[in-house]
Amino acid sequence: MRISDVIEEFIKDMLKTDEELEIQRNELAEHFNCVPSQINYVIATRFKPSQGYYVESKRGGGGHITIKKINVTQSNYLMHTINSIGDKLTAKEVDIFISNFLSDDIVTEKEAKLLKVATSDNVLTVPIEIKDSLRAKIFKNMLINLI
Amino acid sequence: MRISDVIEEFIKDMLKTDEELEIQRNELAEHFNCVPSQINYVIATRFKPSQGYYVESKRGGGGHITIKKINVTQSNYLMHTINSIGDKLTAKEVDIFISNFLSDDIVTEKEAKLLKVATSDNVLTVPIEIKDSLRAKIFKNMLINLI
DNA sequence: AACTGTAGGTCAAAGAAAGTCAAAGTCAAA
DNA sequence: TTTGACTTTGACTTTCTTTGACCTACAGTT
Repeated sequence: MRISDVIEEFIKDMLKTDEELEIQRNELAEHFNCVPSQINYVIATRFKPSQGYYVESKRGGGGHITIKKINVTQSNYLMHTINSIGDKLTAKEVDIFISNFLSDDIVTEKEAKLLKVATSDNVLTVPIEIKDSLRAKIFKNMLINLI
Repeated sequence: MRISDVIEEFIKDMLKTDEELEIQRNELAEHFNCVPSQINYVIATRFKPSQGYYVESKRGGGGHITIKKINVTQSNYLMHTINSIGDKLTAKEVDIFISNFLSDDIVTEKEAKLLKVATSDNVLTVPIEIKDSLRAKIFKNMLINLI
């Protein structure tokens, strides 16, 4: 088994108990007896966002790498919502979506406000024939950006 | 945990009870067993105006450093921005606003994305004559909701 | 006004970690 | 047996922190 696979498994094991893991790159490299940049390689190839992970780091004294497992529920939920929306959308329907998002903790209060105001009747001053389709377009595109 | 982080936390803890904190640089350095200039470093990196703090100091006998928390920054900033926007707004101008918001920590990454996508040319499929005015309206209304 | 002690300010060098990238190695499939 | 995808390695880079020598400002005394 390759050392990269071993490190990958080690990290994934840790993530089983904790949602979030903070590691010291050099320390981990020492532990597996490999060069530090090997850790970067493992992260780059096995912990990509597309694989459901979010990674951030800090250099310098006290530096570290934090690996988080992305909450898939939220992205699934939003995906499902986006797919369920057709070409048109009323302000009332938006309200219902948003209040569901909030009660299910899918978005923050501020994000909810942004969604609501950007699709509100008052703001969307366009001919009535295109209003609901413009609203659908804006709303769906905003949701995509929340994933 | 680095000593800088410890000092940062200590100061923020103090600021939880009091809006304003007066410290003695040398005394604090003594307390944390570090060089006095470390205190300057912590203040310079963690208590910047863009992070919502206002710092003033006095040298010589009875000298001290005063740190204040300022909560108005964000709303003032946004208010000012909203007032500076006229009836029309291009996508390019929005980009500039958003990148300033981000570097000044006025909005989160997600909020920035929402602002951008809801006002983007691709999403605003309306006649060109009304596009920039609709964009201005949406953008300003979204900003109001971030305050 | 000049002197002196007390405090805070500045800045650059040294130290600590993580990031990048390309060269070299491995191995299985064609 | 050649190719190409995936791995390993290490030299070099960038970012953040710690430290200390030296500078500046204020207050009380002479």
